[in-house]
Amino acid sequence: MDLSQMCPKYESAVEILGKKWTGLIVRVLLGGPKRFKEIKEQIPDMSDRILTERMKELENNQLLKRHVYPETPVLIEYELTEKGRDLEPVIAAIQDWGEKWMSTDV
Amino acid sequence: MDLSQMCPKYESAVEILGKKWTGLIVRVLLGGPKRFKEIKEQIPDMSDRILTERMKELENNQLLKRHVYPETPVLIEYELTEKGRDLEPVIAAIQDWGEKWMSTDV
DNA sequence: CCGGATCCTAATGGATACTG
DNA sequence: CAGTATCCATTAGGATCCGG
Repeated sequence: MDLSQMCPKYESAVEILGKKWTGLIVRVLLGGPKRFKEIKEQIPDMSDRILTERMKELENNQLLKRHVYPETPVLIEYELTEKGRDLEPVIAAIQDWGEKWMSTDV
Repeated sequence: MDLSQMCPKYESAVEILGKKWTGLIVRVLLGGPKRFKEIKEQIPDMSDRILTERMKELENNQLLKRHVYPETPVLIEYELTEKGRDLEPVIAAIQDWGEKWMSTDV
């Protein structure tokens, strides 16, 4: 009868998803591979530092892959892994709930 | 093209769900109305202070109702509202994703 | 039984300036 | 372009003791 012991994976998942901007970043990447700048443009309120931090976390957690194309200037793209793309229904569920229940005045 | 402006409800929802223990508390309450002590027993790693804090947040966000029965000693029960019960599919989605992708060694 | 009050530490995240 | 580095304010959350 110890839920915290029984559901460590739930809390682990929340640790990733619960961080600010993470869901939005994944959303952007669900639209296909994107560059740092493209993500920034779609989420302008997020600072460079935070975006960098989130990208590293997402890469460490294998939610995305970082591709480096050694052109000039260098081209770097971020692409969701299967694990990352698999978040789509989760994000959709949160989104639906938010749309249904959260008031707009925030 | 500004996701942070377009999806305020998503982030608002995450602000609630993203906090530690919140999902587990809702899970416990999905099993029916519970008392403070009953919740504690199912999530022993959580401190009293945090549980109190979460319960207030959940009440303020109308995810649960607090019922006070003036017996001796006083009996207090917490019950999910429709808004709270509606989190079930969201929590299930997170849980499924966690089960599928998170490693056990945490 | 159901918390409240207080204290303290670590984590989070925003702003800004700078770099290969 | 794609980040680093630094600084700082806020928040999260654990421990402990107190009270109706």
